Amino acid sequence: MGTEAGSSDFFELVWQVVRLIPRSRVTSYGAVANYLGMKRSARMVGYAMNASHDDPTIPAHRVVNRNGLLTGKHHFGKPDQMEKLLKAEGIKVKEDKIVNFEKYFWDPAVELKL
DNA sequence: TATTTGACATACC
DNA sequence: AGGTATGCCAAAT
Repeated sequence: MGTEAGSSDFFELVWQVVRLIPRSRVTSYGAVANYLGMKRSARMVGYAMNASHDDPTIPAHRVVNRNGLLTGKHHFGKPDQMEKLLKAEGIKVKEDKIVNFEKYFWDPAVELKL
């Protein structure tokens, strides 16, 4: 096998959780980080998302910041792409922010509670 | 090996 | 209400 580092386990771990996000649901970077036991590494979750381009099966549009704000929309092909995807799932977005965020919020630490 | 970066979060002004 | 500052921690350079 090549010496390629492949994807660090950390990224894959984040991706796995994000992949488990049900449709019409959203979560926050901190929630995922918290579930992984790295509550202080919320930034790393976003970082992992940036690398998610290697895996299109990751619904990165379902991951937003704690305010339900589409902070990462600029990282999609088009800034409107993220909003579009969320709206396609029945999630309303107002001013780049998810409406009723708490209602759509999906916390892995609760839903996947071990 | 050291420095910079960053799709966050929290605190402060 | 909105901008600035700091902490956090791993990846990228």
